[in-house]
Amino acid sequence: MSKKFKIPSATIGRLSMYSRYLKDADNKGIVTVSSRNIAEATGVTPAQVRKDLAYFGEFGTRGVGYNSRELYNYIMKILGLDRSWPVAVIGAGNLGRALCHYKGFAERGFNICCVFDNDPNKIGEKFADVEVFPMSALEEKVKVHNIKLGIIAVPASSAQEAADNMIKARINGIINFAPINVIVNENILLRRVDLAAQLEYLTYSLEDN
Amino acid sequence: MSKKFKIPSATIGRLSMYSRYLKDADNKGIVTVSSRNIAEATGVTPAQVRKDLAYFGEFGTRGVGYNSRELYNYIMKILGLDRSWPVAVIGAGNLGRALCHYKGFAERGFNICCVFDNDPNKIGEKFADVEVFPMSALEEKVKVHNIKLGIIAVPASSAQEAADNMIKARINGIINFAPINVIVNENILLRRVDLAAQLEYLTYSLEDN
DNA sequence: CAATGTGAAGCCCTTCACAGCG
DNA sequence: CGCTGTGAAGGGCTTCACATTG
Repeated sequence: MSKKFKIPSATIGRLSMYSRYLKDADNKGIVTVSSRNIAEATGVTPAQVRKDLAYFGEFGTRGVGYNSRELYNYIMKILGLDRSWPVAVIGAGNLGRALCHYKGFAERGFNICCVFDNDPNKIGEKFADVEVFPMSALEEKVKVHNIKLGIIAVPASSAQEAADNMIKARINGIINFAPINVIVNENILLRRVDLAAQLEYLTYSLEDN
Repeated sequence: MSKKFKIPSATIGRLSMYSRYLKDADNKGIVTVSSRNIAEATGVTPAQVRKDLAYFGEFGTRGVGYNSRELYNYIMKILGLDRSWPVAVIGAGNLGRALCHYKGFAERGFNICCVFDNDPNKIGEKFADVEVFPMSALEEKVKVHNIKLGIIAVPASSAQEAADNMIKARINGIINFAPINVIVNENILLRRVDLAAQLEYLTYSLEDN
């Protein structure tokens, strides 16, 4: 049952891209797509597409391809996106605000339902219908909304504390936007998104070439 | 001279983490650090740290370790961060605004110097000293500020156009925040940052485990 | 016959283990 | 003696090539 027979994490990222293309194709009335179609739209190879899908089952018809809508539904199910997920954001700064307004989350079923901050001046503010609460309210809100996912949008100096608080409140999947290595127990899922490091990859490549 | 004797892109991301730790260590007066110190602070293995550094030279002293400040300077040089980089943002929505306010860029030498948007209502607005210009001004601003880096912060439907415009203006390193595969000529550096996909990796892992 | 599904090959990155050196 | 630097081993992901099947 458990999915722990080793699926590359890169595969999961690609499934996300495939699903967007499939939704688009379905919306355009394209009933059947081939691995080549998917590959060209998402910038990977056809073999990669088939391999990725094969981890989860046989979704296609040989000689034909895949049914856009069906494959879309399968992938969304695989990704756990056949339902909506409430999300907590820690940090009511500019990044926290932008995340609350970001439409790309709602499109995929992520519902940022509260923001938390220690700054008394920010408590009660609203970012696109999302209210800012004091950190002390985290545990209760997590329970009430059954929140499993959290986003760290505080400076590096407070990131570990933010993570600790989320874990204490029983959040078990965390995205960390702070440029620091946050340490968590191994049963907690943690992903780091380092915005500056993305630009640094570009400057590294542009330098002296 | 060219760095094209294959350095893993993951190495570049780790160098970024190492450099932050080294700066911190240096600020705390720690003169010498070992690969183990760096590894523990950044969540990798000591062997990985040494291997990463070995791609670029011999920076340490056997039996001792690395000089924090020197290694920091070496890495910043490798990453091209021994100078400041002007950056253009396309899209004056919430994401564009947040990126302009994000302090993590300035800390690493990235200076967002203008934002571009087609919405007449937004032209002339200011996001933390960064002025919003019409898209038509892109080419001139790129020339004046010698901008090499751009960030796509528009919806998926306009992302390809934004990329094309940047390339026409001679920007050659692009970060794409839109959840779509933008196609560019192979001499253009492109990195995709998919915020929703990060959360999706978590939901995938939380599902059914 | 066309496109999927898949073992095998290939490649790239990480880890290991130890030689090298201050 | 301790920690770096590194060839070799290992592991995991991608690509290949073709058997399979509707």
